[in-house]
Amino acid sequence: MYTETAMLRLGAPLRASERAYRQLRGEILNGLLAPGAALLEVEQAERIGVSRTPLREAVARLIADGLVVGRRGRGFEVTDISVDSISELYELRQALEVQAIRLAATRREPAPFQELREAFVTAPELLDQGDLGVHRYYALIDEFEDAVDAAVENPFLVGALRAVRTHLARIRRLARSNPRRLRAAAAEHLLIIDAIIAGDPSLAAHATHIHLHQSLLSVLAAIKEDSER
Amino acid sequence: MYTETAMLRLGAPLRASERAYRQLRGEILNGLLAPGAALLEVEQAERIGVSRTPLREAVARLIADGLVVGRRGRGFEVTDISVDSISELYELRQALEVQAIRLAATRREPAPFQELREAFVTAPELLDQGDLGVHRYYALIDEFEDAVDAAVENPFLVGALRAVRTHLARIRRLARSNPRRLRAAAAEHLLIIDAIIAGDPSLAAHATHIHLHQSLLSVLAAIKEDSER
DNA sequence: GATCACATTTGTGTATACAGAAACCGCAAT
DNA sequence: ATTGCGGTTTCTGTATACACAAATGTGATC
Repeated sequence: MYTETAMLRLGAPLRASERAYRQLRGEILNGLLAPGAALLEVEQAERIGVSRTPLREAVARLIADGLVVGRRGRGFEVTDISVDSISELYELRQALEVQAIRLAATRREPAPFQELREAFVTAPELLDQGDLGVHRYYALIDEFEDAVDAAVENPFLVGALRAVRTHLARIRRLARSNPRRLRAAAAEHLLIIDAIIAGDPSLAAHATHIHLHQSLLSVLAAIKEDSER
Repeated sequence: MYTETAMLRLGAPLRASERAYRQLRGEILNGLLAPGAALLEVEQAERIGVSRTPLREAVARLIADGLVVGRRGRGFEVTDISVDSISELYELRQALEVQAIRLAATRREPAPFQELREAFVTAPELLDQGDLGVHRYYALIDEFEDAVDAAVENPFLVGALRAVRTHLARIRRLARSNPRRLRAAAAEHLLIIDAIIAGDPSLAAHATHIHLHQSLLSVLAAIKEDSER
């Protein structure tokens, strides 16, 4: 049935279960599969074009990620995002990021953060360049997170952070940040990066604390605004 | 993260995948399946008495738990525990527990912690009563953790903590604590409990920080001692 | 005796068949 | 109109068969 030429390590040797996982995960993260959406094994297997076995494996991973919950007897459904759950997620996020930043400030190689610093200085200009600029800005944040992860050198901590970021991606979708907030966030990031470069864990931790506090306020405000409209 | 409670009525026969998961997990945690042990699907499926499909589901969950890693091409193996990984785990643990304790001190209902306090006061006596006493002591710690989890009321945070505790169980096995350390730990717990009762998040957090610091030192010392013998 | 080609074995990834349980529907009885 | 009951349908959980890849063994050839 599967006459794909050899398992090319780089190309498209994705297993069916992997394809199913990525597709479902992507659809959940970008909101195509809305919270509460009920999904059935056969239905989804058919839609994605894999059989039930790999689909079940994919769903098991999504459940482990906390993106999906099994329903008694009747398939599974996409977890929903309540305002309470956002605050709860941020309580976890704060603990993890503060610790990560603290360790990064202790262990970092300054060079990559110097580069990031220069990029973040130009971030406000970036944010004047419309959608493309905003996209570039988010890419910058990703780079920053990668640099922190690399500096932390702790698979447990980085793994936990990655799980949190998965949920954050969904939250960002339903609470689009406004440009003013993004500009403020860029300044906050700059402060954090400076603290990391300076090798000052305590300053970096506190700057992160504040950044996340503001971030949560902004998200909650955006959601409240949306729901009142 | 499975919600098996909803799925399984009391006494109902466990699903094969659930049986396989619990058995393998138990065997890994108590060291029966040693770190590095190579496991093959067919072999394990036969041994446990389930077919390959549920076994694969069980293994997928173990991989998500971080207890098992897939090997390139050839089966899977139990993750090993290096000294480095213990320190790394404690870096994550510290972030989570400090946050949890902080929140618990803020949100707690004092009553259950008052009860725990009384129990912990008698802990030193317990530790003079041999193996049974030690066992009772560990049960007390579990109660404390449950009380904290309940007070925290944050599924994300509690979930992350549970994952950490899974790995701690393995570490405890290979670094048996001595009675002196346990007595000191009991005193540290008492301090934490008092801070929670007093509703003093900062004091509780710092007491936790110190407790975990001592705990890590003790674990590392015990391992060093073992490896030198 | 060494090396290469090829067959055999072993093991994973996937599809599918089958059984049992839960939800659904219609009908009857109150 | 509502509730209780049985048959039907649908869906999951499990076993198993098959395909393909990797590792291993074996024999022929030099």
